[in-house]
Amino acid sequence: MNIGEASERSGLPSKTIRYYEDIGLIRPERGGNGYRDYDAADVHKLRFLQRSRGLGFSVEECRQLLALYEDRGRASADVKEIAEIKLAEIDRKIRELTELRHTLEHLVHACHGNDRPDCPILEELSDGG
Amino acid sequence: MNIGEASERSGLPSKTIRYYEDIGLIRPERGGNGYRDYDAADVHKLRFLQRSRGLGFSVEECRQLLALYEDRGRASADVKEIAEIKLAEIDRKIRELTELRHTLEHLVHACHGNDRPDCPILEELSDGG
DNA sequence: TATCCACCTTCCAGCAACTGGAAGGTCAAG
DNA sequence: CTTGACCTTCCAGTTGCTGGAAGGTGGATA
Repeated sequence: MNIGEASERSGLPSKTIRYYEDIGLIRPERGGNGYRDYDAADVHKLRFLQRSRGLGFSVEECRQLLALYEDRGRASADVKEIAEIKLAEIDRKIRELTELRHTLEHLVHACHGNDRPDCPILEELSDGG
Repeated sequence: MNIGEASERSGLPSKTIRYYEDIGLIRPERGGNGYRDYDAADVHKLRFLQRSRGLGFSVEECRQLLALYEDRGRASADVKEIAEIKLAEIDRKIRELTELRHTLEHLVHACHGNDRPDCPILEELSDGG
């Protein structure tokens, strides 16, 4: 498929997809007309990148994560170690998001009535984690 | 406290803290010597920024989130609406991270033995959400 | 066959969010 | 009164895109 369809399916702008190729994250085939040609696996990787970038992983971290998938089946000690580090990071992010969610909900529901002029939400928020 | 201590307490580099001041996210006092002087509330905000940036919120989104906290007690319809949009985003991020975690764990534990040369983790990953 | 239009290509410039380094001021300790 | 660890501003560089120009491709239509 062309880049436009890959863009639609992955949720990434075409510009970004080309950029990811520039920096070596994906390597689509090329058709006789010079157009990039993406297959299902490419789209999977792109969706993966779209997500993990949106979750605060750097491009280099995404490269590591992608490498984990490409090394699937081989699972060397190295790969396993990286995976475990990433798992810990993901857990931390989930924990932080859950706290953030809690705080925000508290703000919306409990501090609504202007009856607590000095509600200590900021402290709650920043002391956790 | 000086910027060094604020940096240590918030987990943000001093450079980043100065940058956040440049773009108007925080406004610390200044001592007679010209040094920035941070109080506990400033550190709370910085920790908050450190977290929410790391969770994939843009600086502009962080600005909105911070505004929610500063508008606490006032809770206008606007503020509530933004809060609810952010809550939905947070929920989505939590969901995505949970899926990512599941996939990664699956990779580490189930696909370890090299006995499945074509394990479909990538598909699982990218079809979800 | 011409031409339209939506797609694709490369290249280059700009923006967002930092990050590093130079050049210099401040301050507590020895 | 100097040393060293802090702080200041300013300016340049990096990362990760993002927009736009200039031009080629390809299917539909007059």
